[in-house]
Amino acid sequence: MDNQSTKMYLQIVRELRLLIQSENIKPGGKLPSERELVERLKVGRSTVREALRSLELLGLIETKRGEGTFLTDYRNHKLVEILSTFILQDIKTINDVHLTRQTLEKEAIRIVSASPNLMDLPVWESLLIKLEEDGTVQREDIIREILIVSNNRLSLKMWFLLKQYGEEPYQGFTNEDEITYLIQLLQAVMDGEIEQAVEAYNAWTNLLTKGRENV
Amino acid sequence: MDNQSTKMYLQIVRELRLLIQSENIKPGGKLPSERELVERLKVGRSTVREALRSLELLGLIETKRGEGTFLTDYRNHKLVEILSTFILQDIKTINDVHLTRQTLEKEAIRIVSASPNLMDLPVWESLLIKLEEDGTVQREDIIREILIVSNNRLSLKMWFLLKQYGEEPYQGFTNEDEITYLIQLLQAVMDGEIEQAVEAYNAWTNLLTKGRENV
DNA sequence: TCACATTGAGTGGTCAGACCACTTTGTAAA
DNA sequence: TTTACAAAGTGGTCTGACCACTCAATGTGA
Repeated sequence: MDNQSTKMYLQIVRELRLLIQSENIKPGGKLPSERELVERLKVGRSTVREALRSLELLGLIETKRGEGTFLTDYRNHKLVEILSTFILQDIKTINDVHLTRQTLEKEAIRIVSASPNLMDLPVWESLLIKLEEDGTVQREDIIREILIVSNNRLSLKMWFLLKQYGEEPYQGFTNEDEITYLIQLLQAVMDGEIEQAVEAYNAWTNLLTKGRENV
Repeated sequence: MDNQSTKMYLQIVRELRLLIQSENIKPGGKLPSERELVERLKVGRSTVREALRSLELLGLIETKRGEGTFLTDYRNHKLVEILSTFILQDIKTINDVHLTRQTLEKEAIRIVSASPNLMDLPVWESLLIKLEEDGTVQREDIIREILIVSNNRLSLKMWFLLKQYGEEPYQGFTNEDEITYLIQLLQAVMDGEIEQAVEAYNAWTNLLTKGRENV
């Protein structure tokens, strides 16, 4: 039918973009059904599906069996996820994963301790109290909170991924030193002492690294 | 057949990843034909194609009618095109991309300037000379070299991706200040002055950020 | 009237088979 | 040997058929 050198499914991707624009479909909104697209675009269903599957893997749309196809919130795109699984295949050293994760964590710490309105958040105080009183706070909770507050969704997403690939870097506490360092970290964050916070973080991760080596 | 909750085509994406790994297919190498995949994976051809089309849109594979399907290196432009038309309007997202990329860059700078054997590498001297004499060195060359030397392949690959995704943050030089900052950066690296290097980097990126806003 | 079960329409998920367009390769003819 | 052409292999597309799931309209019984 349309034997242009341009592949049909790419054409459909373009058409879909225009359709979304002209019909003003917003994130969360519903796209026309596959069968309707077949009629409107005059193409086969399998071709339509190739386009839709592509956009789904890109995280631009979401499909629910029995319901329909929906435009997603772009912020949650799983682009990084897919690419990571392809890229991580030939990364031999799990060490890179840890180091990269730590890079993201350190930067988040710097951002938070450098911003007066972030370091004054009540969450740090409450984490600190929990840390000192009981052991209900997990190591991961603290770092995660810092990442979230630093307000970079992409970094946060990557962090989750790296955490997953890096085989449970965080669990329960194993010794008193850890708690000491974490308290130092939190206090430095609250005081806006950037380098001090990073230093406490480094001391803490050194501890963990040693722990991993001993296993 | 396989009515798991996981969608079949995603399963195939995973299988393909394993297949590429186990058969050691390198960029430019040929993948099994669609019909062969149908037999090996025991699925319908349309399902196989959905998986392949997705990976193609991601730029991970390339198909040539009459020839076959090939693994690409991750340099493909389609990814950038598609995503930019769909997502790039989202300021917050693109900003996250830039910030995350800068996070990786800063950490690489810190690592290199903190390591005596890395900061003594002759490459810095030669980059510096080129920078001062002629304009043959691209901004990107310097940063890339630092990333490479810092020796974290995962970070490096993520950096490549973010760079593509963030639409050419680096190009030719636009003004003298840039060169000044880059010279400062390189010299600080060679001197092992970590914070000084980071400072020069920050000054430089501020320049670029302003440049972006003015467009 | 209300609560609950049933059913049917709509939708995505998958498969099989059929052509088409193109490339490569082998083979037969000049 | 060289050339021309046919065959095989590959991706591109379409059609039609089921299946699995969701949801709302419908019907039924209390």
